[in-house]
Amino acid sequence: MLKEERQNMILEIIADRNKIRSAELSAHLKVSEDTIRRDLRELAEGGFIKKVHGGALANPKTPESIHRRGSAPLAEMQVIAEKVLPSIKENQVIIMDGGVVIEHLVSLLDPDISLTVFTNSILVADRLVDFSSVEVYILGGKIAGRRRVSNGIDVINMLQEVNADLCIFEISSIHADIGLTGNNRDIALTQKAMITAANHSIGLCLSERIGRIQPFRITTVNYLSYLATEVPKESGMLHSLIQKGVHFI
Amino acid sequence: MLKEERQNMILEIIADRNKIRSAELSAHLKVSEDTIRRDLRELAEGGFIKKVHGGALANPKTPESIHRRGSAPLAEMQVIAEKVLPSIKENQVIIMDGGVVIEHLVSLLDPDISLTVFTNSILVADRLVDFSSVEVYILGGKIAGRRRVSNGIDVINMLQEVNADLCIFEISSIHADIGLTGNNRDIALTQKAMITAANHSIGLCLSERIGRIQPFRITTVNYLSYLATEVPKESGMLHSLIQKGVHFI
DNA sequence: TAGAATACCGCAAAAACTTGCAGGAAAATC
DNA sequence: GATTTTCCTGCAAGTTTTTGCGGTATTCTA
Repeated sequence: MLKEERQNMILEIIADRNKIRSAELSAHLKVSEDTIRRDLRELAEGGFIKKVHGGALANPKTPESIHRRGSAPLAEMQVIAEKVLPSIKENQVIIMDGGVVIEHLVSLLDPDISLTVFTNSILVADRLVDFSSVEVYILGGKIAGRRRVSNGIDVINMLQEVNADLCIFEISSIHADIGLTGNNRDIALTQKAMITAANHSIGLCLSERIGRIQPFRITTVNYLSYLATEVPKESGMLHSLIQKGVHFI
Repeated sequence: MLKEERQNMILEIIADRNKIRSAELSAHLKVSEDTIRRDLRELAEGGFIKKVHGGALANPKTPESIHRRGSAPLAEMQVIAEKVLPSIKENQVIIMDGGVVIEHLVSLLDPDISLTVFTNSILVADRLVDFSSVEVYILGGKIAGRRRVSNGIDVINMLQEVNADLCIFEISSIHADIGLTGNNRDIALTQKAMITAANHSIGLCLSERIGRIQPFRITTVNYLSYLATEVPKESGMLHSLIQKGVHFI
């Protein structure tokens, strides 16, 4: 296993669990603790995690530091959220995934808007409850990790009975030929069910995730009504997606 | 447990309750009082808390504006939560309702306890996710008002497939002859389903709610395994309940 | 003011960390 | 394709951190 690969795995584990001990990583990744410590030190020097005696913690400042990027991703998320905002119209029934961009999107909503929202995110639900004209349904199921979203069969069951106008979700990886993919089977199946239960779907996607392929398939790109990303439509990296007929907001 | 992790927990507890004694922290976090004192000293040096003889206080100059939960738990709630705490045992499957007392109960749990919890409360779920050995399932459904619990048919459906050891819930009203009642039909039906889905049930009940009758029946008192209230068992107001065979913690 | 609770200090053991080094793998260069 | 250079990894020795405990000092409370 390559060093970079290993360090990315460490980052993902920490992003999911918020903390990790060096000994656990050593056992899990099958390298010596010395190597783990060196990795942690490098990652900490890059500002991606906080190294502590015995292991490491997630960085308090950059919550979504799964992907190694120097610049703060906040600006990009802001751009995406603002692009999607006009698509949310009065009296719609909307399925919402969790994630930082969607949480931000919720905070931009008109406080008096009237909606029905199904969400698997505790944080999104928690925020939406305070909107007086929004009916909030939480999708039941097992809550996985730090993202605080429910996944799996219970969510899928509950979605069987839903016919929504719109599904808004965050894309983990998208590739013009392979389609949407994720690195967790339950989450992938859940997202698929969410997309299926709505007439239209908008995928929110940081540009760094475009072109990436992960193990678990969700759907092909033609099931996506619109894709929202922070780079302009004319950008070269979107070319292959446009050829496949993907629409952009 | 990592040192920084422990210190973060201390900070959370202090943010929640405004004060804490070293002995309590020592018992709760399973480290010696010396270690707690060292932690408190470090946190105080960093300006995060104020260390005092016997424990620590929240920092006076940082008015905790971020935390929604301002109100310290009332003394009665504290008493009830402490009474119920020993009933929660390792590896149980527990159904938990929402409510202030139950939220407080969760904060008293051993951070390393291993449990499976089904809850309809967003706030309870949110807190439990941080316990590394607790599997959390959120019961899906429509979220009602500011209590942030889901109710209704979806919750009941999901509970059909659950066989729990214990159900912990907050009693709205209890009367020796009429039984448990509530003032909302959906909530009443939901609580009934929760009690039914567990082998044993513990009702948490502020004494002011004893003897009260509300419109919607939940069950009779004999479906209740134990009742926890802040008044001592010998108190006269519990007499009629004891006659009906209700057990007290 | 006495007794109890709490805090501090120093010590020792265990765990974790750092550093230098050497063998081997990967990349670059010729 | 061969050789050089750089990088990566595990090991061992020495250092630092963390923690609990016993003993003593300080503070609180009745």
